[in-house]
Amino acid sequence: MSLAPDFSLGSVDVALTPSARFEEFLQARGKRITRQRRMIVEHVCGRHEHFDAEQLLAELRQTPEGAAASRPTVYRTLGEMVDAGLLRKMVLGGRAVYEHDYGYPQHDHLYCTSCQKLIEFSSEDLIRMRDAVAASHQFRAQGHRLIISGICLDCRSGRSKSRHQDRV
Amino acid sequence: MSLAPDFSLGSVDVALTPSARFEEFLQARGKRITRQRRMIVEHVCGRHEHFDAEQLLAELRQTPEGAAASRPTVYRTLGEMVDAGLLRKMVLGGRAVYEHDYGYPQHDHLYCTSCQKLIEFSSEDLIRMRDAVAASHQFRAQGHRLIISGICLDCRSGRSKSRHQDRV
DNA sequence: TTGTCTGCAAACACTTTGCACTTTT
DNA sequence: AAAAGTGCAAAGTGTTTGCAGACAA
Repeated sequence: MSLAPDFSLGSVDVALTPSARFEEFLQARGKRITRQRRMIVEHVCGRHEHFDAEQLLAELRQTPEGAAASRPTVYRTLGEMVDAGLLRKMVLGGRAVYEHDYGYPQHDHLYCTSCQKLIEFSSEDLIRMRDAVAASHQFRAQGHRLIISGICLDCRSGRSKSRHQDRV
Repeated sequence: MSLAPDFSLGSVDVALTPSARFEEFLQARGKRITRQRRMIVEHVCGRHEHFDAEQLLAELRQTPEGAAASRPTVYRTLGEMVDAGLLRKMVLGGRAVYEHDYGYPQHDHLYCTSCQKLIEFSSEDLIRMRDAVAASHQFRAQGHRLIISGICLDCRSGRSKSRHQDRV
């Protein structure tokens, strides 16, 4: 649960803590370091799982400080964190889901359509395949997203958390 | 531009035309073959590119028959076509985009973030990789979606259609 | 002080739903 | 005639925006 789980994993250069990097980003753009932005970054960096905006908002409201930030501010700040390279955004079942992207190695996901769980994995082969495909189409690849959907072991063994949703 | 472009390409068994398959699907579920459903399927099968609901609705309104179907009916029917296995749905930049899935080989996409163009490709390696990853996580894969985002050749050569949008 | 940020409420885009009426079967 | 489908208008989502007051620099 430490703030910086394993900074040697990533291949990107990671010299600053996420918070520091965010402040640097804000300053570079003439933006200000406000109480709200600080709280949001702190809170997000305290957890390392995937989350969505409403979830984050709800969690912030449970902190001792009470209503730490309004809904618009949460959305605005999440967007800034994505721009700053701290978070990665993906769209699943209609809403945006965020995950850490700073100091974390590139990876993709297995998505359980029954319980919405995301399981991470990474594959060298995939990267190679991606670059080969892009090259053959004279396409400049900037990134990719692979989601393998299906049913996880837990859900197959009965203990499903229910709640249905359509395929990605 | 024939109705059935190449039915020998797919690996799935394809004995019926899309329309016939849809009617079969409807009957099997006690649903009815209405003028609207017929028009929508016909129209969709006449084109072979990707499209979204609003686009389809607009096109239907330009047909000689005029307003062929209402917005709710278009949405409802698209859902049925997905259930029937005729269409495949994906979410790009906030809205649902559909593509043909009946008699078409499995494939993935290169997505140009500059002009929103989708380029199709398919890779045997990817399928193998997918199954290997799923197996190693005791996950039952039902499908996958890979989108490689970047900039296409046209956009790099200047003739961009502009209109920005965030990464998938 | 100056200009950015916040929070509120309202607006948004896309999609779905309740319901009375129309159609297929 | 019975059951399912349609269209309208209205309600939902999740997310964004205009703006007056609050606050960092």
